[in-house]
Amino acid sequence: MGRSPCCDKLGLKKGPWTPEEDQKLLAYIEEHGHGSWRALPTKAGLQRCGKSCRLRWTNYLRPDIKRGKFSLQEEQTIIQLHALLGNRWSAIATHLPNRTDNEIKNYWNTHLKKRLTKMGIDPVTHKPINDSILSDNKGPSKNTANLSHITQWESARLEAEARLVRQSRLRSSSELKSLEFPPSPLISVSKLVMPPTPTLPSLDKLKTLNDIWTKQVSAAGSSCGSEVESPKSTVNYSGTGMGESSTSFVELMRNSSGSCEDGIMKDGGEEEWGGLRSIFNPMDTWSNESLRLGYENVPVTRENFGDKFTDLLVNNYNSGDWSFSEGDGESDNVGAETNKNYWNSVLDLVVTSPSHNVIPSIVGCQFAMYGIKQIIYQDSKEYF
DNA sequence: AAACGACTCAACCGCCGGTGC
DNA sequence: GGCACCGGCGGTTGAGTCGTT
Repeated sequence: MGRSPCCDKLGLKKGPWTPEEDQKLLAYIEEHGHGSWRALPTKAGLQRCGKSCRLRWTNYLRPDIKRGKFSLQEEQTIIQLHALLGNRWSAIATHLPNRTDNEIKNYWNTHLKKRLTKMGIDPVTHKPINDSILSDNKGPSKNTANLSHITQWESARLEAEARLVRQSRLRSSSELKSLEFPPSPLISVSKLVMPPTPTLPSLDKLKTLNDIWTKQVSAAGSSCGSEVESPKSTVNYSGTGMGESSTSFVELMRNSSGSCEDGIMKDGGEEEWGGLRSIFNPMDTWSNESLRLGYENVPVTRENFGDKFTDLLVNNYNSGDWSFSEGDGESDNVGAETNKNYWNSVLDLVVTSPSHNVIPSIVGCQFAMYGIKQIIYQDSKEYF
């Protein structure tokens, strides 16, 4: 039994807004801010439901909305973010300053989706259509898995940013009376809400971590069954010197403290967490001492962490086998090439685009690592 | 000029998660 | 825990516009 729609009340107007209505709404918000949307229509003298007012304001009347044609750069950004996030328009919109999620969604549906389809790219999976068919039969390839892992990092980051942007907007909405909008959410996220920068463990430490992780997967698997299985991460780290794993580290950590909390850790758990303890500084910073990442023997610092991690991702990606058929490697060279080029473009933009100078990968890595660190720390502090 | 189909996009709808009681 | 309320999100619709014949 759901709630009745807010516009069900008799006498409430629906359909296109008139200039007079716009004026009323604008004038009211300018003077009082929007406050409660439900109460707003009555106070503003509008025969509309609050939801309709909110929509009109957020999608049309807000003074910071940019209208008109999407630039090439914006198009690319949408495509690439869609590849990472799917139809999460509000998250995508946080990275296109002054564009609304509705506008982006419309533009995707009317232009970009068709264009990708014409190019032979599946707009849902962002893979060449032929490849989608192949991988349906053969399961995810190693390369797809690598990308999927990169996607997970970016996705986690973007989610975190979107969340912070929402919170920041909520906070700022109370100051709306002056109609002074906060700076681009991206900038505010990067500059204001950035958590303390963690640094990343070296590869050998990651290897150790991964071993522990793998052990925990089997331990958790035996006692928790399918609950610890991640549908997402199937990455093989052999190219970076890491072992194999089939479960997202984050999810594992969540699950190991959540659904499996009573028991599995007792069985050898102390030892495993002892291993973790040697990797992570029990204080609020990561041990800096042996943090090295990538192929150069250059210490990773707070300042260069993002670049280093990006290097790792990109090097791994560049050195990988980009044939998308696991078998003879000959059968789909064209498709593989197309795919590689496409993903080259995706990664290039996401990792290096100047238009994303406010969301560079360093931010993503920082968010992702910060999140993981928090989870590890929260879940394990009793062991430290 | 009229008819028709394709396209666009503002607006609506239903659902969901968060919050407070 | 259950309920109501609220805001937000993504999918869908349909009136208006545009292009073609």
